[in-house]
Amino acid sequence: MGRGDGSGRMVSPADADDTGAGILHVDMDAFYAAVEVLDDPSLAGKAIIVGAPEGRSVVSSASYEARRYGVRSAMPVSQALRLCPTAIVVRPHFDRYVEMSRQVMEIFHEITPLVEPLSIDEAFLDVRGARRLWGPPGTIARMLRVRVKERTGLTCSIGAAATKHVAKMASTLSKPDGLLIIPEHRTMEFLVPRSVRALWGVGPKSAEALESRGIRTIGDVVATPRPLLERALGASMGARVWHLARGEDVREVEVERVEKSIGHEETFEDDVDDDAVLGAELRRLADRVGARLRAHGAEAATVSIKVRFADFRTLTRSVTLTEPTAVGQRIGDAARTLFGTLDRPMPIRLIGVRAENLRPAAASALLWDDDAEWRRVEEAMDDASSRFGRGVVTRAALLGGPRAGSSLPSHPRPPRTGADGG
DNA sequence: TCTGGGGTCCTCTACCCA
DNA sequence: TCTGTGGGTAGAGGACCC
Repeated sequence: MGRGDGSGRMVSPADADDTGAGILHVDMDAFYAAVEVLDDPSLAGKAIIVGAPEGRSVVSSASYEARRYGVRSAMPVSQALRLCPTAIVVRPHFDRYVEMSRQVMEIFHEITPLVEPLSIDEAFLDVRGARRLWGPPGTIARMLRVRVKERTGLTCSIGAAATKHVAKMASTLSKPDGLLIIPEHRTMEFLVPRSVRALWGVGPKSAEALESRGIRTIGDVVATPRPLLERALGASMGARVWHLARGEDVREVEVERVEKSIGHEETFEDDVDDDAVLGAELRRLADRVGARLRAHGAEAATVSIKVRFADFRTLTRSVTLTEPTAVGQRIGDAARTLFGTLDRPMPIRLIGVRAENLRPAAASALLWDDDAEWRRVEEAMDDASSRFGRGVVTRAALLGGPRAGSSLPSHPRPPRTGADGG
């Protein structure tokens, strides 16, 4: 999602040279805010902030009217309202954004199957093979913008270039509602005067590391020996920046993307120190992670937790499980065990659970799709075991025998920890 | 003044093992 | 048995992106 306010906007004329500019980056303009305006036309032309109006919420998206006051994504809503007191704060409707995103992606797929969604509101399209059907890249980009507007009522900005990196830079500069085409032979002319901050992967820290060495523009990067860049940014990042600054980006548009981790985290409205509350929250987050793993047909070999203290100090802890799992109960057990190892000098403002090292799930894991039921069985087992002794009662017996077409998880659960025992 | 939530990728360190 | 070394892996944390 673009964070600019549209100042310094650059667009191409209708007859722009599009030679070699077969990679398109399409980015919806102020996507969440635009969808809100679509659903409530009385908001049109007004300063809108999408985010929760209370608590510790930040701005998810802002209309260009709000951006003119300095409101940006990721800014605390309270701060945004100080900058723009007349702004209307709208609670986000994520289901609606997902639905609109699906419609937009469908339009992209009408043009080419080579679509790489980058996030809910942007994608790369490789249209190099679509020339005979639809025409050159510039024609396709203009057609796409018209189709998106006609079919969804939303505007988008498009960058067209020879590489993904340059296409993305171009779409950012063309915002809002613009098209900027960088023909391949003018790539360096486009790159050289821009700030190092425009390079993908160069954030505030890396920019500071470069600027402290007098490297301010991409042209400066080009003039800098590679070993010096690698010393400033690390070998991997230095090499990447060295290539990107030269317009070299070998990454293809990738249609298939495999998720590497799935997690949930939550910031408390007020900092929490209560073990029962924190334990219950870990359970709840783990259940959500487990449900999403199963929905993806995946299980996780590693569970990690994230804790942010009241002073914003953040730490993570992770553990590799003896057996991969998609069961929320097991993820929760691991999370609580990790949490139990922490020193807690002060109350906690955020807690999170993440499943990592994902792999396709064993069939048995997918069949066990109800954590609440698992918990009921576990509680019944605990109860029965306390009365009759461990090993007397089996899960299958409590379930009334194996369910048709289902099986219980075969691997042992990790030892329990925590105040309420799960 | 206040700093979300969902991710990816990289670096550094510790540890195990040959 | 002790020491050094180098590869592989796990874990922690930071930077970055939308």
